[in-house]
Amino acid sequence: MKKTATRADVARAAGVSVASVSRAVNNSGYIKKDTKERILEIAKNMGYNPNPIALSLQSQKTRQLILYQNDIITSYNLQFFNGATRAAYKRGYSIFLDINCEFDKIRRHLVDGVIFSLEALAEKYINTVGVNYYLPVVVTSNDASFSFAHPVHNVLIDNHKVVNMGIDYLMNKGHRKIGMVLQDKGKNSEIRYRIWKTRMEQYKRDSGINIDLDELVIRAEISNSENMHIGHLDPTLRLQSSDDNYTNYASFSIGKRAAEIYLKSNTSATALLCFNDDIAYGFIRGVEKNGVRVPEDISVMGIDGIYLREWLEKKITTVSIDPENLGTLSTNVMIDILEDKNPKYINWTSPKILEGETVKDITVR
Amino acid sequence: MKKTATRADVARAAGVSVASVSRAVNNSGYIKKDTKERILEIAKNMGYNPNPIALSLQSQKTRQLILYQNDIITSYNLQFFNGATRAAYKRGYSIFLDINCEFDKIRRHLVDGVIFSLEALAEKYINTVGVNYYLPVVVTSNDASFSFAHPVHNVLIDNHKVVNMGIDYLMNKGHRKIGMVLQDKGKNSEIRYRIWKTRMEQYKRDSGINIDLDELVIRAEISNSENMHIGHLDPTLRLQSSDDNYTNYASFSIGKRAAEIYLKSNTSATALLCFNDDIAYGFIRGVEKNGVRVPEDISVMGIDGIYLREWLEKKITTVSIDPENLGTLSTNVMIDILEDKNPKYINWTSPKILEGETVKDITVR
DNA sequence: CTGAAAGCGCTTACAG
DNA sequence: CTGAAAGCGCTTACAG
Repeated sequence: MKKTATRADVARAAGVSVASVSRAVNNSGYIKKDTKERILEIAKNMGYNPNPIALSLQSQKTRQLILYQNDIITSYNLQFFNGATRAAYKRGYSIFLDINCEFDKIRRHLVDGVIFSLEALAEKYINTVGVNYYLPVVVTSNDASFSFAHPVHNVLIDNHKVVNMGIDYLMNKGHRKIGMVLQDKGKNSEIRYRIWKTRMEQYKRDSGINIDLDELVIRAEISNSENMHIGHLDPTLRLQSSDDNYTNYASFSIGKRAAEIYLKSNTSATALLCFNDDIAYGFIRGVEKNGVRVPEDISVMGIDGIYLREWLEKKITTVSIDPENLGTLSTNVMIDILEDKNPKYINWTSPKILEGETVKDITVR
Repeated sequence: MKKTATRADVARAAGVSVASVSRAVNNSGYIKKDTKERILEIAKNMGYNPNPIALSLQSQKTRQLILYQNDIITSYNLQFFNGATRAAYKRGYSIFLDINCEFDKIRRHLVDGVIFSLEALAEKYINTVGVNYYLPVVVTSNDASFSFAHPVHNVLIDNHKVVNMGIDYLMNKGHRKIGMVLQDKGKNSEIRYRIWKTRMEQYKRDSGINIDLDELVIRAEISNSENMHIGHLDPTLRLQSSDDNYTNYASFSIGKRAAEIYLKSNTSATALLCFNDDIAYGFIRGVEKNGVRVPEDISVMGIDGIYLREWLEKKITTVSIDPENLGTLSTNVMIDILEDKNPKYINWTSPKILEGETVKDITVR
């Protein structure tokens, strides 16, 4: 490996001081036009390249960020990362992905800021390494209360809108017995469940119709070994680094399990809002293998808006929170912090409906 | 943001020199046990963390790598990246993904080495920025001749084995009229096509059966606008940075287009080996929407071994080149270079068959 | 065992 | 307009 020229080499070759080389290269301060051009010419011929590490040491900036996510395979995480890395790139930054979430290691990393695509990970970070390590933090959160508890910048998923928008859509299509498919445990599951419940109870009161809400909910869980690779569902689960298999899309499995439960149940639901699109697809696959047709026999709606919906067997109808956009936004907020542009602490995002082929219109005309 | 303590602050607080602090922190050189412990205690209380940038400037190492790929969405790229980032992490390195492949920017990046998951990108780099910028390069290549033309480390996909293994598998299942589905242009398409052709001509000679080979090949292409986001098929196509849509899985589209061509054709093929799994799935989707059943009416085999085959409607039978493993290997070769472990220049990999549900056994018993 | 000093490659006030 | 010098935060041969 050829040793690269330094500013001292250039200065020597040009017979000037290193300061002048700096001024020429950076086009800063006063410098005679002739000498500047001569220096640049010589620098070019020597293949001189300013050492980025030295620049960073000087500026105390690396223009590098770190993103913590438990994987890069699940749709939400992949799309979040895609948005984040593109946004960073556009503004001259780079992003690392730390899939293992070993926060301690951040002390060895050359980064200016930390991004989380999930508040549970952020919480853990803030309460451990973050206690005495001071880097700006941006977190995409499902939980508005998180932003009160922690003095970090937030990009917020408006779950109230998400769930209600989904229910509205289904109501408009004539559905009344609208159930949910949830992962059994998980804070974010509970957040969406409570919003659903509040809304459905309201509907019961307003309409005077007696509905047994419990009977509309399907809660599924997968075994621990299946769950091994999906810390994003429960970040307290340390991701096992089995060498051979990172392909376990946990949400699909949860959806399949939910399908089994559905098939054995007597639920009167005509439509099911699933916690996310991946779960919804697992569910669809599961019930269709057993002869139940979607949407003819049961309408299914997802949440997220994953890329794959364009490519899977049936395009899902979903409430899109646009994970790619969440990644983009989080990164831009981070960079705004770093560049003293004073971004807002709370940045709400809005979901929107993406129509597909999985909801049947049962309105009576 | 609280200013973090430096080694000078610690030295002052402890009443020693900065050199002693270094020795204590790094556990190097001679230092009295007592003073060492006292220094470490004080450092800890001050929340001292060695500045990683300064360490890098000193060592001229960043433990950071850059990976060039045209996207993170296509299965091959996603899995390659997944393997690469995990491998790097395990050895204490980090990887950037540069999706835009603007090679010039590498001069500003804090990286020790460069990885390519596609030789065409590497070729472009080597002939431009690489000419006078000296960083070690590792490339995963489809083309053995690439390794002779360029003095860089290679991880090689053994396409000879890949294609012949696929044909062998299909022959074993009784197929003789074995065709291919290819993207119309593309160097790697041609590589696999030629191997297929050689093999099939050999079979014609050996068996004495007269087969019209041309009639077995389907070549599909998609329009330029569709192709916009998939520079990986042709790296000379600059990736457009449209803001709203990175979801275009080009290979799916090519497969769909191939399905249209297939439906209009009179090919006598009983089995088709597709350039990759994504194309194969697009093809399957395309023909099945038109009432052709896979594998009952036509057997389909892919190449790659994508994660999604576990989750798509039908598990594909494929020749796995294990993209995740290619990412892992490339990264380990890179790190071996950096750590003077003298890895081999040519690192062959072996494909293996993954059975699925898309090939029909038509042997006569 | 410990400290003063030079060095990693750069920038930027300060003098001239 | 230009250079010598101090500084970014660290390491490490060299004296003592």
